[in-house]
Amino acid sequence: MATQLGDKIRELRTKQNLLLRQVASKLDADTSIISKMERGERPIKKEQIAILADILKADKEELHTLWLADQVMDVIKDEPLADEALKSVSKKIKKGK
Amino acid sequence: MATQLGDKIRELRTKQNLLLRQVASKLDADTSIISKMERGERPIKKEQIAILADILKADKEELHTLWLADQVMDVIKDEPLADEALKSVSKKIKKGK
DNA sequence: TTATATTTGCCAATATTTGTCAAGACAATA
DNA sequence: TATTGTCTTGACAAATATTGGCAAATATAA
Repeated sequence: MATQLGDKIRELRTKQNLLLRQVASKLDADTSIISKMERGERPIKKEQIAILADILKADKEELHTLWLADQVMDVIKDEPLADEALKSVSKKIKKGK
Repeated sequence: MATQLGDKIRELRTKQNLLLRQVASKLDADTSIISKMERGERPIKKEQIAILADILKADKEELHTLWLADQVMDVIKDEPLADEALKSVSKKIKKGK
């Protein structure tokens, strides 16, 4: 249920002593939404990543990579054939497209 | 838009001279749906993979792997950071979970 | 306790997905 | 040409899923 990006966001936020409310206002969302995002209960929108990186002074690419990894995880979790599928995808994207 | 599984299904079906209608009846779906599945225009349900493997005398695991790879592809296509994200996911699933 | 911060459950609005159907395209055959 | 069979396309409403936000519940701290 937990996500890599959610965990990272929470870590960054608490280390900087920011309240949910402060992040929420910049993201134009209810605190409950942010709370759920951090705990992986609600998805984080792709467009919100850059804003979060700004607020939390984090690297956009790093957060975006975590977000992507979460998306992939969501698809392959509990899939016995995940490994094989991932290999095939990696091969495929390496050759142009 | 095209999918690996869709392409494979069509290849198997045509090589065995089966009509969309015949596959459709076994899958309990309209022919138009099967047509779209084969061309990647409609998603193929996970539970339909085993049935398709039966009809087309194909290996269930092989089809399922193609299906999974399609799901992953859908997530990472057009993502510059795909490679990095995939690596991180592979690492993560290799260690237990 | 009181005050503040976070979490949880629920709802209705919105968005997405779904199956179904009819019409269209296309090729082969008469 | 007209007919037949197969496949494709687009549109539609019904079913499903997702969404944001509220307010109550729960934690945390002083």
